[in-house]
Amino acid sequence: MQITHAELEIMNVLWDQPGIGASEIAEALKDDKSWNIRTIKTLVGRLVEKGALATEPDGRRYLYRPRIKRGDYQKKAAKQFVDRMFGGRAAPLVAHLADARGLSADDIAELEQLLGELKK
Amino acid sequence: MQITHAELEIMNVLWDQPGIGASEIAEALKDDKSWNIRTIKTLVGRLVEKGALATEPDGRRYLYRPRIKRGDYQKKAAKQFVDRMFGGRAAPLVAHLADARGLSADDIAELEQLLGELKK
DNA sequence: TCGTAACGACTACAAACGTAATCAACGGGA
DNA sequence: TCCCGTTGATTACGTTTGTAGTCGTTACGA
Repeated sequence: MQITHAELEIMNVLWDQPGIGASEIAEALKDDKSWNIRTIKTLVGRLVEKGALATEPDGRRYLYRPRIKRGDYQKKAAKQFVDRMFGGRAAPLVAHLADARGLSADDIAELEQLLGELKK
Repeated sequence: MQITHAELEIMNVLWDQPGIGASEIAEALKDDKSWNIRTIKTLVGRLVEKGALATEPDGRRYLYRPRIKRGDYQKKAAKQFVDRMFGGRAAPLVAHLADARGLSADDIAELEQLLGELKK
């Protein structure tokens, strides 16, 4: 089940606020994306078709919530990305992120702690 | 300039062996992808259009080589991925990779050394 | 010399994607 | 009561992507 870029925006909103309707999704996105409400409904419909969202009737409309956990999806996507882009090796990826100033001092500290745990 | 999944396979071959022709690309890919030579030529043509590949005449055919460095592309792609997927935070990405067994003991050691350098 | 294989250029075509419009039904305010 | 806005369902439509096929030309081997 493949989630596209546009669809991921919807999923991100619903991972933050599960159980809302299309208009609330539009509200949550209005500052970032200038999407017509129709567009959002199309994307939501496609996600329901794909099985990525569950629907729950709420009067005349539906409420939506993700059927997959954010963490699970992130993990799968991360693995696929590293495979495609770096032949499966994570270290070069981190090096690039660091180089692109994607890593703050806090990030580095966090990673150090993480590595400490991994060694155990 | 956007490179698609299929196109990236071509780029990976040419980053490893710059300056080869379409049939050599096909040869390099024959074990991994069962692509018709036409398919490869189409992808190469699109990459040339996009400016991702430079051409050099070699008799009746062309040789191709990347116009962008692998590292530069990887860096940009990594940043975009982390932004889209993790809101720009790299640490959760590394955590997921570790969890998905994407990190070997060697990887962890490599990352530790990398972090040591970054702290300086 | 003649045919065949390989090359680049151009064309094809269905599915996925991004971005919406139309339609029919319904519910709530004037 | 009547209209307007909102909702899901369905349809639209140009572009991108994956995966080739066709065509005209040319070089090489028999």
